[in-house]
Amino acid sequence: MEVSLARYQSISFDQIQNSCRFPSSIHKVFTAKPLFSGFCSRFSRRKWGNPFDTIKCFSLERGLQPQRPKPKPSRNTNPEWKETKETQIKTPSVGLCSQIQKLALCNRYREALELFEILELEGGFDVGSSTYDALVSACIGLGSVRAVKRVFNYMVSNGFNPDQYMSNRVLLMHVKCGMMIDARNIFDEMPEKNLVSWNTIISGLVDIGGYLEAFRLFLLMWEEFSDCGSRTFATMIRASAGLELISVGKQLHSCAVKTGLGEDIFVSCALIDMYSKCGSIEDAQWVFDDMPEKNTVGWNSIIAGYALHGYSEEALSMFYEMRDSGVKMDHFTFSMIIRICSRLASVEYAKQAHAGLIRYGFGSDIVANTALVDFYSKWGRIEDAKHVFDRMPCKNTISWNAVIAGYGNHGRGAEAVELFEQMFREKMRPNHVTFLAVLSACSYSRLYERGWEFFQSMSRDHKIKPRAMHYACMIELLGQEGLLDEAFALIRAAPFQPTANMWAALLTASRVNGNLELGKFAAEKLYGMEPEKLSNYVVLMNIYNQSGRLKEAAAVLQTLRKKGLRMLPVCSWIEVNKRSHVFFSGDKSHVQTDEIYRKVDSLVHQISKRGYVPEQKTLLPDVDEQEQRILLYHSEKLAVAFGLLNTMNKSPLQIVQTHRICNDCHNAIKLIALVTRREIVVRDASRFHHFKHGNCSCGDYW
DNA sequence: TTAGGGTTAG
Repeated sequence: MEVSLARYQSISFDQIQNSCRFPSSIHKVFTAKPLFSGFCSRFSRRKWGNPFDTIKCFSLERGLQPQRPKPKPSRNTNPEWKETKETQIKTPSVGLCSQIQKLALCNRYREALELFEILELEGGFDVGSSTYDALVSACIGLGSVRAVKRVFNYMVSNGFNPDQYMSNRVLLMHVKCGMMIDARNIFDEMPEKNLVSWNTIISGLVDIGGYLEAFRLFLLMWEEFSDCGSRTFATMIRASAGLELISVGKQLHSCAVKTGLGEDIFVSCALIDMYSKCGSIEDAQWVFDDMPEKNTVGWNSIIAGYALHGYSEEALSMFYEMRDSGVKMDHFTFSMIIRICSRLASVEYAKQAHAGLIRYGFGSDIVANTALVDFYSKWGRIEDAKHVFDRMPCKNTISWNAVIAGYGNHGRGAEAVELFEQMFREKMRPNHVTFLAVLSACSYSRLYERGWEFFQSMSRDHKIKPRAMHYACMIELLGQEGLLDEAFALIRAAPFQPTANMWAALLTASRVNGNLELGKFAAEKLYGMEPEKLSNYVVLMNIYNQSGRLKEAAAVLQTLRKKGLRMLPVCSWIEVNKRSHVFFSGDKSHVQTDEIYRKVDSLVHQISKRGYVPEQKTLLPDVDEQEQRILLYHSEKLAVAFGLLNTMNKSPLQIVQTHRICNDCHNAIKLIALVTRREIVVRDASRFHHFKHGNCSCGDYW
């Protein structure tokens, strides 16, 4: 029985599983024994099913019954192609055409299109496939929708009758310039489609996130050709990564292996990416280890995988392995490494990556430079971040977002707002992240009116719907002005169910403004939404304690213990002389422990003269004396003391920590920055604190 | 014959 997908539109899932059979050629491929033992052992635990059953059923489950396109007559039926101008075709200007071709070959696309304007003005030339091919390259190179429209319009109005090759090129031109509706029309109207046509349209769909439609077309393609190459596999594996469906990715993997493409370099790279994006870094590593020849993309993919899973150290060590293996590093590699350094606060490695970026000729890469802007601003060097930003030859919305967020995080809200406005003057379109950056900047710098103005303009002028994080920023902004009723009203007015972030922002606002009733209300909401999150219990307990309701506080503590929730050890780290030094609270494992503790004591003594009094209150009511003492030696204080002991230069000390900074440490570090005249940057679990001249960029609101 | 595939930044 041949497969006819239309038959399955009204039958059940089980029926499909029982009756679906592929044409013999496909069947043979799918039922063949695994080709090599490594793969077999890896997957032997799972049922060795028909790879396409899963994909097909998965599509059908979502109501994606594949429908064949209507049969086409052999001639080109595209109505636009048929609109041939009834004019006499003139002889092409040979010199002009060859000039356009040469310019396109040298990637001088803009000039090629400028010459094309002469043809457009005169009209009526049949310039031939070679010139059209060059113009297609120019449009793709520039990614210009306007250019595509001009070229396509010229082709249609001058009666160009494309062959299979040129039809595919025209299709690709639309796909690469993001004109997917036009591309789809061209594809549907194509009289003859070959594997390249199918791959082109499917890849375009995957690019824009149309994964389900890509799978639908993939099934139709398979039905037509009973075959597909490594390109198709790579694209469909990318689609399964987009859907985060590891089961579908594994079926494609098995299928690729059975068709002899298991070790194909493109398939392997796509698999590494898919496995890591679907949460299995072990499988990604296995595919990587099995690559007969590891190329740049393979290395980049596995490094990205480790970075994605938060294994930054492992990612860095893979990077050094890559460098030692002699494989060429590219702008992807450097962009990732800079981002990893930014997360680890690893200054030395970031400097090396910055130097490598320039040495290898990627100094003007937009992604790497944006990562650098982010890195320098997180390192406390906002002027350096601005310097990199200003020197970027081209900038996109993401680059602007990075620099605006940088200024905002440093408490320089007015400059962030100025950059935001400059962005408009330079005709750059903001997105939801831009608004998050500017709202957050307004909130840090207490620019209440500007923040409110921007929040309102989001949907009114820019058609960007505020998300939960935008609401959380506004709640914070209102909280800083003491406008708790307005903050609560904003939560109630949100057109969606309030999220934990929004309640957390209201809780902070209530705590800072001393409104225990509202705080309790928000904390209880949080407690209900995230019952496994320990910090919510602690906050609620703290609120009960503060309002003198000790019985309720004790009940919360009991629930916490019954659930077996325990404090995870928190730590802070700082990089000095190319080495990261990690500290836990009360930690005495460091070789310089005695010196560090003496330094903390001396710093505490110094800042006591400026009014510092160690906090006696703790979050947990039954905390003992020893734990109370640990407060004096919290991990961030140890990291600061270590940094001051071991660095002489004026660079900011950069400390990263796994937890939120406590009130006591915040007060202490603020004064330490004042008495030592050093800038200290602390990135805690929720925000960025830039301590300078006895102040903090957060304005003591966190 | 040509053409179509995989990895980065906020």
